[in-house]
Amino acid sequence: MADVARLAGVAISTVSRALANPGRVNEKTRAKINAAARQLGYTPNAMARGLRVGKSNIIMIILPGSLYYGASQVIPQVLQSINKSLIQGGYNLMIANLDRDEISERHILDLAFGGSVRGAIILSSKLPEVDGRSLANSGLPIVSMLLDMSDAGLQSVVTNDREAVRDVTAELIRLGHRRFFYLAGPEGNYHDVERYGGVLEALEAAGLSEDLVHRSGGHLDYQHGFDIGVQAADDFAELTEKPTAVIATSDDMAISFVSRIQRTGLSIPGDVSVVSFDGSPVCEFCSPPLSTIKQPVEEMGRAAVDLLFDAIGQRQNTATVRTVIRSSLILRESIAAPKN
Amino acid sequence: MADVARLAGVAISTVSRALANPGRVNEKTRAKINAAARQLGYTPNAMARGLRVGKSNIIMIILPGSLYYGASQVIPQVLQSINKSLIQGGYNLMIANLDRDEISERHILDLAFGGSVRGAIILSSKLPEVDGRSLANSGLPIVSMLLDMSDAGLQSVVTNDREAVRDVTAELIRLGHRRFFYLAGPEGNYHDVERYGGVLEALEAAGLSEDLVHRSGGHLDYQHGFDIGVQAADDFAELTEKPTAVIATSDDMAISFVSRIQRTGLSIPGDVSVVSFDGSPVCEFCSPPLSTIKQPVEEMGRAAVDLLFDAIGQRQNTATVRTVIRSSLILRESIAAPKN
DNA sequence: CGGTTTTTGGCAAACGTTTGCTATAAGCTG
DNA sequence: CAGCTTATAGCAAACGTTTGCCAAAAACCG
Repeated sequence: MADVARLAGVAISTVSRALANPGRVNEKTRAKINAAARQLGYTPNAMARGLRVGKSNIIMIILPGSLYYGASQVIPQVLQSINKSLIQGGYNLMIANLDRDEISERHILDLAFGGSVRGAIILSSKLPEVDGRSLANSGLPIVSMLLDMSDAGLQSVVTNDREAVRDVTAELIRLGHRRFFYLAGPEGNYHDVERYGGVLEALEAAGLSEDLVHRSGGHLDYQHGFDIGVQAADDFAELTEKPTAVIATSDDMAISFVSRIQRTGLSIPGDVSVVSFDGSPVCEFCSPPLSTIKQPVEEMGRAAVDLLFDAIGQRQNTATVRTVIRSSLILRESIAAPKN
Repeated sequence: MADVARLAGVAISTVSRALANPGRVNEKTRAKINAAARQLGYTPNAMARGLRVGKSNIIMIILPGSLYYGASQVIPQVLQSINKSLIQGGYNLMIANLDRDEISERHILDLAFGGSVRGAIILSSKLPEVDGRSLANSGLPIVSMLLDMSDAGLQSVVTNDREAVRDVTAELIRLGHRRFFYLAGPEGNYHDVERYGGVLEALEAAGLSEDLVHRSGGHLDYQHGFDIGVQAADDFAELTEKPTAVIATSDDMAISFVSRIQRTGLSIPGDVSVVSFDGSPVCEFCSPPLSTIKQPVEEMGRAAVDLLFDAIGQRQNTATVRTVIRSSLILRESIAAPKN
């Protein structure tokens, strides 16, 4: 920096001001300084700046260690959209994986308390906490995405899962379906609660009994979505009175489920209608093309980043704690009226 | 840190030594120091350390901005495996997206030259370079993954694309196929060159003419893999003499291609055999299940990190510049002998 | 041209570590 | 207990910025 100052013929403090907060220096000298910096190939040292200012410009995203269940399909898009928004605000994105072991928790806490990161976006249902240090009271702005953690006081960006599932279930009922097969992810998980709740609400609204829906899957939370679908197909095969409509909580499990039951001679949507969750692009090219509830992940990513920026900007944590972004049903050929 | 020292009854320098390089301090006092640190909820400031030591503990992964083509399916696995390996070595993973605009290039260069990162893993074919600053001469250890950039002097971790495609093409020839349809990604891309080269090699080895293979796709590099497959299906429909075997350079395009040509009444593998590249889990559940050449991405990720660690450890850049990890063909029902 | 505002220069402290140095203390050996 | 090795204390410099302060210079105004 001293070199740049010398070459530009200005003081070192002026260089700093020109590069960091562009307001406080004359436009003409700023141009001169930039030219000098470019000529010398100078780039300010981020760590020195961070140390002095007391803030980093890194945001960490906390991914569940086993992102297999469902989420895997949408992760790249989430990452892309979040990173894009962050960069526009001058921030960088760091990845942190939260496994079920203490090591990864400790690692995340080190990041948080060591001043490495300025905020976090969390896609996991559990806040790391060990040895009295907890992410919750790290003082870091945190926003949760996909999962509603407003109970824990976290700004949350979610879709209207319950409502979406309720609507699609209602539509299936309207078409004449009366026996349902619900393909669950990890049991008790926010998504499971909401989505299954949506199914039940629709049944109730139609004056139907909860017994009409058979739950399958959801025993393990580290399972690959495809595996869940395969197991569920076995489960389905055992049923004497076959359900005519399947509601799956992720595209992955729907895809493998469909593949397996087609092999047993059943046809979609002739014998069974299927709808799932996520909106993976691949659904369009399945046979038959799968109906799916599309999660607007790009939009959610942007919203999460905006909330984070708000939280960083002001010391007060804002009141609104839950942002709902509407998902949309993509209707394809996998849904029809039941046979008779 | 001073507080910790006071509580533990030792000097501040001893605390530093105990926490940073554990060798130089007595085990007993180290335990005392750790206890004090835990009690006080103390975590060393990473930026201060980084500044003093002159090195960061962050590795950046440079992803192509449009990771749509093909790669999208494997990115989460790549990220997971790389991050896991990095953390074991005490490093963190930062994401950088390399788009075709100057902004993103500049951004990456700022990261590199600003001392923010200690090394890079690059999954893009182009090294950012602007204003005389180039990633190549940033002094940073860099390893390329998926793409062979050993020409540019970069350690590269790749699969044996050419060989794998050659083998599977030879197998198709053996089955009796004589007309081929090659579904290309971005033209001139390393993968395209290698894979197409593999096709040609197999033809030549069998004494067949290059004219037997029809190329499709590969005009744009920002296309979603699925779109390429859709377009290629239109392309395919126009051909008077239909090829009997399709070799696709990513699973995505194979999936959408298959979906579309099945709709025109053709059957797989009856009328057309299909094989593709990537090894996405979803292939198993397509109808028919797709044969695919599986890229061992976890293994590649580990290898890339190991190479990076080697490069960080020593000042000399090691001689070997290309690491090949063998891919494996997963044979499924989408391949059969041609009809007559 | 005197007075006022804006911009810059120069200085120095601060951010929280690490690390080389010397000196002291502690522990061990015979 | 002398002589040796090992561990720690205490000090201070350094890493590369930012930023508050005040003075100096420049620009602007009427």
